[in-house]
Amino acid sequence: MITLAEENYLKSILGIILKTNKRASTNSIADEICTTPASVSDMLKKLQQKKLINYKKYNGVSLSVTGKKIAISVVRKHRLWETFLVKKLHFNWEEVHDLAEQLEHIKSKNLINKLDAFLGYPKFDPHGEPIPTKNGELPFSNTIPLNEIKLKAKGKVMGVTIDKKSFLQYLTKLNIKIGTNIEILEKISFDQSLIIKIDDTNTHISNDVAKYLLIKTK
Amino acid sequence: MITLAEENYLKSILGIILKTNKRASTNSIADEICTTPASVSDMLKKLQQKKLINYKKYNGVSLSVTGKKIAISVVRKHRLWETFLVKKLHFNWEEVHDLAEQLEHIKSKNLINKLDAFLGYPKFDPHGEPIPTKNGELPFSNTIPLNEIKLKAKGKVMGVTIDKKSFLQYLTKLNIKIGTNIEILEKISFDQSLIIKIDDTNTHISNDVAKYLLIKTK
DNA sequence: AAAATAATTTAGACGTATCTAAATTTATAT
DNA sequence: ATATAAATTTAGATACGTCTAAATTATTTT
Repeated sequence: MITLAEENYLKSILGIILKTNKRASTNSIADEICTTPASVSDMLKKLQQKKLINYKKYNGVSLSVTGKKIAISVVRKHRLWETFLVKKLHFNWEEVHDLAEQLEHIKSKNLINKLDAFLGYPKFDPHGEPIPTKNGELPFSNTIPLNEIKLKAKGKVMGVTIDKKSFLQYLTKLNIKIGTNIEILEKISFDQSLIIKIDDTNTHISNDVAKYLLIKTK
Repeated sequence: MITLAEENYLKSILGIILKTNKRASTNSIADEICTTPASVSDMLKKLQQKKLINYKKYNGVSLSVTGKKIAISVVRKHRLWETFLVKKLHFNWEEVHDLAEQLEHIKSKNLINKLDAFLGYPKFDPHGEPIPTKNGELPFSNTIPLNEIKLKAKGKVMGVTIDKKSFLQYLTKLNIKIGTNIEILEKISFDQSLIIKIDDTNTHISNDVAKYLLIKTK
């Protein structure tokens, strides 16, 4: 039996591995989960014992096949519930993260697939992130972060890679949402900030914001 | 902060009090929750300390105003989620109890009211039980258990008072569901079993089954 | 009303998940 | 290559929720 805490660890480890393409370190996991490195160490031992991760002391972790399967299923549940909350219950995209953090732990062979059908088998969640399939495949998105796009390029916002409330609210204020057209007018080399055109208005955004915006260039 | 276990205790205590019109005893709670009386004793101390119940040693418990409010809100969530599962995701009524046991603990000021609206403010859940209102009122149903109805009376099944899977599956087999018309043809005094007419077929059911069926007589 | 039985509580223990503080290992800098 | 800093692990503690076995209190029986 897998516990709620274990599911959260696996999900975070998957996120870190996908973001960095490296084994997840103890500290990076602690940051992600907002806990102490000591707690992470404790938990890694348990996950190792359950053969959900490959753990070498002082050398971070990777996911075992089973561990990855579980992590992806949690991500699938998270993103389908977010889709439900926005599409059917009319929540804003800023509001759904915390709720989905709870709902993703509901255990049922059946429920999530029925929810999937009810929503019409969506491919992306309200933040533009791909929804893993029933078979555990995590689709790859052909997008790149806004801060990596070359000058003068034009593109469309396809998603965001964090769903912190403050970030999403800031985007709303900037009039940026999924589908918004963006053009890079200028790159400030001093701080890597960007001057961009959003739908017809020029705006200045920091590199810290740009790196979390996924763009498909034309 | 109220925990999942505490919510389950409060819900069970409310159920026992409504069923018996008495203070809930330690053993009755242990039966309901499927745990030991010792565990119940432990928990009652905690609930007392949080002022959610009125507990006198060796004398059972009643709910405080706050405790009752919480218990009713859990019941509201349980019944709305069951309604969602049956109405929107097309689960059978036998299947939804265990899922609702999980979903009822999702914490959100907002979610359950949006779900309520999405479902069209239903008054009864799929088992015919009344859904508590947003304001914490638990509507009273003007029905009585089938085993308390007098001979030759006719009525309609309005609900069931347990949602154990085996019970609901048996009802399905008997062709009994919400809305089914029933007439009491004979009462067997030896074991209080009943011979009843269901839609046009005569059937023999035990008192143990009859007592969980809520009937509105004509 | 005393004895037997049933209900309830206490004592002591365990597993999960977390923490702080201290010890250890690895990486970095001079 | 050695000293310092950073990352990680261990040791020892706490809170929650549960358990069994033993002790206590309440209820029934005779």
